[in-house]
Amino acid sequence: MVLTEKQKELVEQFGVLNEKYGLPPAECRVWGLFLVADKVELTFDEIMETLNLSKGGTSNALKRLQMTNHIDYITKLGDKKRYFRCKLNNWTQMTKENFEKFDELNIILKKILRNRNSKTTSFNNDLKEVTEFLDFIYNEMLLAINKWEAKN
Amino acid sequence: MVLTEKQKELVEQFGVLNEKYGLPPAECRVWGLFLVADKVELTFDEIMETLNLSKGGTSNALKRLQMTNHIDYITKLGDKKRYFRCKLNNWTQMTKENFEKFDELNIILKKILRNRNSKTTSFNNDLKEVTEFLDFIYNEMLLAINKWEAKN
DNA sequence: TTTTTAGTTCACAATAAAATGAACTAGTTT
DNA sequence: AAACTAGTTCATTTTATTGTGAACTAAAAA
Repeated sequence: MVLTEKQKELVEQFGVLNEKYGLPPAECRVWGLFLVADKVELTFDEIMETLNLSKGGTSNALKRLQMTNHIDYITKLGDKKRYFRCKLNNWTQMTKENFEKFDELNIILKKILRNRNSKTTSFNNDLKEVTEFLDFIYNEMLLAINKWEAKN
Repeated sequence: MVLTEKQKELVEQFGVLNEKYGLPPAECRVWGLFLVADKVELTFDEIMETLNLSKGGTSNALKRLQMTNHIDYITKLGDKKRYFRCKLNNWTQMTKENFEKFDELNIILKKILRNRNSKTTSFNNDLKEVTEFLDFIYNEMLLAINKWEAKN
C-alpha cells in the first residue's frame, strides 16, 4: 500500500499528538494508518511494509490497539490472514473512560483534603472548591454523554 | 519537615497518577508535597530534603511547576530564600486548557476526514459521527465551565 | 511429512527521559 | 574583598521505554 504525501503527513500529525498522551510512536502510526488508509481492512504485512516497521513492532502495536479496543480483526474462510479494522463505534465509551480517569484525580484530592492539617484553613477551603469544581464538571460530562446517546 | 506515613502514601498515589499523564516522577512528588504538607509555604531546601531529591532535580521540578502555573513563590524582606506555594485558583483555567488539548485531536480527525477516499462510505460516516460527538462534548464542556464560573 | 504462511515472543540494541552532583552565578553578610 | 547562601546549569550516569530481528508456534498447503 502506498500513501500519498498528505496521508503520510496526517499519520505523523496524528502520531505526534498521541505520543504526547504517552502512546509509543509505532502504535500511534498504526492507529493513524487505519484512519487515513483508502481501505478499511488492513493485513499485518500491509501495515508492516507501509510503515516500515519490524515484525515484532507491528505485532506489539496491533496487540496494544486491540487491548485498548481501538481495532479488531476479522478472518475469512480458507484464508489464514487476519484483516484488521479500526473501530469507531466506541468513542463515547472511550470518552467516558477518559472522564473516569479525570475523576480518579479528584478522588485522590478528596483523600488529601480529608487528611490535611486543619490549621491551613484558607488552603483547605481552596482545595475543597477545586474538588467541588471537578465534581461538577465530571457530572456535567456524564450528563452530556447521556444527552448525546439519547439523541443518537 | 517530616511527613506522616499517610502523607507519604498520598504523595506517592498522587505521583503515580500524574506520572500516567506524562509528568516526571520528581515533579509529581513536589506537586504532591505541596498538597499534603502541613504548611503552605515551602523552601527549596525543605522540599529537597523531605523528598530526598538532588539540587538539580529540585530546581528543575520547581521550574516546571512554575511554568505550568501550578506553583509560584513569594519573597520576604531581608531574606534571600524563596517561599514556594501551590496555586489552587487556576483549576478552571487548567481544565479549560485540558479540553483545548482534547479538541486538538478532533481538529486532526476532521482534517483526516476531509482527505479520506470517498469510497469507504460507511467508515467515513462513522468518523464524521465521531467528530460530531467530540464537537458536542467540547461545547458542553465550555458551557459547563461557564456555568460554574457564573455560579462562583 | 515437509514446506509455507501468519503471526508471537523474547533477548538484545538503540533511543530517550530523568536524576545526580559538581561547577557556576549572583546576591548577602562579615 | 572574602566567605557564605540560594539556587541554576549542564555534562554525565542511571533508568526506562521502544524497536529489532531471529527463533519459535501453530495452522494450512503441497
